[in-house]
Amino acid sequence: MDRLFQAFADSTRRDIVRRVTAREYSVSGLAALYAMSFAAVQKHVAVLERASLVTKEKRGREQIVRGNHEGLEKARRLLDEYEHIWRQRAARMADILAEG
Amino acid sequence: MDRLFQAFADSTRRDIVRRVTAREYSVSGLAALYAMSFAAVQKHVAVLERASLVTKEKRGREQIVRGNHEGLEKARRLLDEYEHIWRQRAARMADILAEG
DNA sequence: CTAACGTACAACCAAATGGTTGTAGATAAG
DNA sequence: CTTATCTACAACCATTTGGTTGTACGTTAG
Repeated sequence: MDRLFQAFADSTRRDIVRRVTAREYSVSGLAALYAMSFAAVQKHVAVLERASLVTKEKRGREQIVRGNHEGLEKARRLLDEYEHIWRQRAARMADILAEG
Repeated sequence: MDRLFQAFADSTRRDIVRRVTAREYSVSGLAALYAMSFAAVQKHVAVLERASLVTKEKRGREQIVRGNHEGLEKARRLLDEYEHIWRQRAARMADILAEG
């Protein structure tokens, strides 16, 4: 979870996730989009890969990056859980108000 | 957004969010729950506050911490957006398969 | 074959992070 | 009043993070 949310905590990485979710990119294809070195983008992709938000697949001399639904789902489930706790509390509050 | 996801990227902070979403705690009440100094917990709460995941309210000499739905909602909306992009891509893929 | 391209990885650097201890100020309790 | 409690904040430290440059290696193009 730490790695997962850490991965989202950077605007460049969120942008990469957004792009590779819509269609595939090579690492250099991604690197061309940002005002930073290839190596920096490479590191961002590695962070996303470790967080299961992205997968890499070698194709010839290129490395193809694609969105990975797994990480996204995991994050959503956690937020849903918190949302659930929130609604339970809201319901309890409503009960208390109804009693009083 | 950086601050928001950064705030989630620590298990202690996620636990604090979980707890204060269910009911209110003082800062020292929270500090008692973890094997770290009061100051450390205080910092975690500050991080959560800056991320709009928590609010603090002074009550006597205590500072009461409560969950703040705002940040949670914001994070959910972003993940929902990504989910939407994912489904669009899935739909496009299905179309292509249908054509071919 | 040779040159260019795409990638991997190491070394380095400044800044941020997560923790500590210590000091000081308000407020509550005895 | 005095003491204990709760909080704030500064200073410090080790580690991680986000970036850089440089080097090396496999793959494709000419």
